[in-house]
Amino acid sequence: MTQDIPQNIITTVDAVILTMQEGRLHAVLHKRPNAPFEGAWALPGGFIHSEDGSAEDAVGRVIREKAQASGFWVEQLATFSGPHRDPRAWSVSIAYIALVPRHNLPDDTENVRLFDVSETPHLAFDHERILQAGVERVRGKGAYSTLPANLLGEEFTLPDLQMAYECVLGSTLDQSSFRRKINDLRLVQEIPGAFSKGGSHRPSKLYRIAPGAETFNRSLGGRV
Amino acid sequence: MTQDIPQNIITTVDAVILTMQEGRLHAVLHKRPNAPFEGAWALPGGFIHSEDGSAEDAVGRVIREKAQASGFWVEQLATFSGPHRDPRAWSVSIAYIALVPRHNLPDDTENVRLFDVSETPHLAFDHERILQAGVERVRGKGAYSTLPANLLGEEFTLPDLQMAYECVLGSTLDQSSFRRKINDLRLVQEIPGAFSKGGSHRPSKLYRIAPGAETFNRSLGGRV
DNA sequence: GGAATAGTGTCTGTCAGACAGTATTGG
DNA sequence: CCAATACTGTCTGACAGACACTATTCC
Repeated sequence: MTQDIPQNIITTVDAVILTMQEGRLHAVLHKRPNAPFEGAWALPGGFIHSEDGSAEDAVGRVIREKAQASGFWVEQLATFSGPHRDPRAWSVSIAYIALVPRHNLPDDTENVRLFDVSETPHLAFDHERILQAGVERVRGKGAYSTLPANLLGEEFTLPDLQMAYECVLGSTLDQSSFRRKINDLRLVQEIPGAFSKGGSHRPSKLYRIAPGAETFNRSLGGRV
Repeated sequence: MTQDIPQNIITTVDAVILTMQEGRLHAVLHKRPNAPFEGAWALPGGFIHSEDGSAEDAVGRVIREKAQASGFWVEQLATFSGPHRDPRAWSVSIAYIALVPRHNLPDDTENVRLFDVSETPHLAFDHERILQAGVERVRGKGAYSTLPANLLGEEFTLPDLQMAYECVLGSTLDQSSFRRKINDLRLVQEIPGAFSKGGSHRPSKLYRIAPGAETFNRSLGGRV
């Protein structure tokens, strides 16, 4: 079958960009400067360009340019499609999740802001559905993977790591069980002699993610 | 931003169609009748049409028409994209997994055949990668969901169900643990008075999936 | 009764959660 | 010393895997 007739399908990427602020999960949203949905909040997104090497390249470009983020982790979420989700044409949006340490994002501006994921405004297109799917994926995967560590920078303390997990899972974890699990799975490496500072209390040791640690053997936390 | 320039991106769907034959996972492959890759085996797939209500609709059409399957379960796998995966143009393939009971598929023909997933031929495009991702997803999800039940028809016995799980997970399960788990989770409903027949041994009771049973609380099987 | 498969009961090691206790900092 | 947070040890209940046992069919 040769396809001579162009399909006239709009092909875009959209990003659910999540970070941790004040111990809660926040999403980066962008106020649309143009039609359609001019002035509405939306997920950062854009068209795939012919120069892009893949949709993943395209979404990386969008995250860097529209959200001004750096040092993020990205994973494909799902693809949303249909004749009516964009008023201009039959459209496909390949949606991604990105996790970014808070300090790799700029401060809020008029048109790009962080929103607590449980207090988001109405969004353009079907972006509310995409955001919801993204948060669900992150919460689900947080229980059995190192995903929440991507909310932290290179070096972190175990209390930091626990907070990232609690933030993603939306529940508190027992400190002792958490540490036992992290230790058993050889998830992190101690940075010898490095300690956190500030605060009138015992300082905590600094760690980094162990090379090759990606998935847990068993669940961590949350009674599911 | 208004997009007047057509993107010239080919947008297709492809299906990893899996079934259980002789206790092993098999995939439906299709011999391509036309260029590109004429004569090569490939995943059943096709272009999205403007009449389709979504990519999921499109893949349903493809599965029914190219694989002649009915009564299948389908879930989105991932989207593959890039300038070179299809020699004709920058292309996007939205890939799906389908699970079909063997009796809802026709017998092998010259151009549509079942292949044991561990003995597949070389495939067109990047379809080997897609198939591999599909099998990995199914194996991973089989451990904590009712996914393997989709390899069976409406009514099945517990030995049938256990075989479906073993087939998906690629390992044997302890009968007692398996039944305890299935029972604890209220995963299935007994069909009162219905028994399997044939075979000179004790007949087994027939069950169907309980309404609303989709996900396990804990892992089932495999030491992971 | 025997072969074959369906289905049940019980023991045991492992592990997550709870919680109490110890350690180390600044003030 | 106290406050605050970091970190550790131990008990206990729940549960998966192992495996032996019973049940029911056809021959």
